Amino acid sequence: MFDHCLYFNSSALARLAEREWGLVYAEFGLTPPQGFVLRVVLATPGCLSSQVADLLGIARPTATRLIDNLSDKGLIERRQGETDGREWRVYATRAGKALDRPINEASAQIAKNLRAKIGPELFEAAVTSMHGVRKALG
Amino acid sequence: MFDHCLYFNSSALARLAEREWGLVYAEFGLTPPQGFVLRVVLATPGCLSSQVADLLGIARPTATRLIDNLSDKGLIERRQGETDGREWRVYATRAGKALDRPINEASAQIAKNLRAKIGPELFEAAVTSMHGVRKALG
DNA sequence: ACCAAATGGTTATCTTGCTAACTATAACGA
DNA sequence: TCGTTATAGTTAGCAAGATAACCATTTGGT
Repeated sequence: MFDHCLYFNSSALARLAEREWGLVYAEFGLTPPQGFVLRVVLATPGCLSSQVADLLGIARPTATRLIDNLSDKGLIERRQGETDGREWRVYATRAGKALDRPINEASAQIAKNLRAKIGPELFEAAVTSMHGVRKALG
Repeated sequence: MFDHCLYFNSSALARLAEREWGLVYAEFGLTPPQGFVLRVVLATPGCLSSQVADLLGIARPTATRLIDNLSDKGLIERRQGETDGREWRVYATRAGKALDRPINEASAQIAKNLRAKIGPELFEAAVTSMHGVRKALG
């Protein structure tokens, strides 16, 4: 009924994708959004919460809460900026760093499996076109 | 950083799309999910809440709540099935039916505008590939 | 006829997303 | 210098998504 609707298709696909990632990230005790924030922090130590929000395309308060969650789990920590006291830089803890390899390898494995299940051409077409639409809208 | 990730791209695109539809549906006092449930009920009078959930790709409890919302607004109503008392069929009220034309025309207009903004080829490629991926995963 | 399984739906609870409004710090202009 | 503006971040409150567990009704086998 809404087969040609951009909103419907993107929302429904996002829910399916979240389920796939969720099954795997649950092994790390993380939800997909938490896992992606951790991966950003691991890849860019000292990043600001606003940078996390921008990179993931979420609102700043949402990033605040996800960073809170990961802090509570002891995976990351905030440190106040030395030159600018408004900034709170985020770093992975030892426990957080221990997840770097496993979570990134698990993520690559999900992508590989889905690519095989969906078919390489369709997978590429979907990712490329969604990226393009985001750029056109953003 | 996650440019080739299916989860990231579909989630981020879904948030952008929800914002676009939300701006327009707000004129009807509805959120996009509420609007889409109303459109399903208008198109298929007497449908069951489980059918709404299936059609929209959401969980049944989510459909229950959206139908509650629309009932509270006086746009739809439940009637217990006559032959099977477990079923609660959903119908649009007079007020709900009054929104049929306007909300469907507004929806077509959003699609038209986005199609122009994004470019017809990219728009089609995105919708078609997302639909294909959903079928492959579902 | 009756009890167990199946079916349709709801309730409870949690996470994530948003916007609006707020605090704290820094930068700037008269 | 001092008050205004700008920036980084958080808090509060709501909507929507999920799962797990629960009612209510029907079906069906013995």
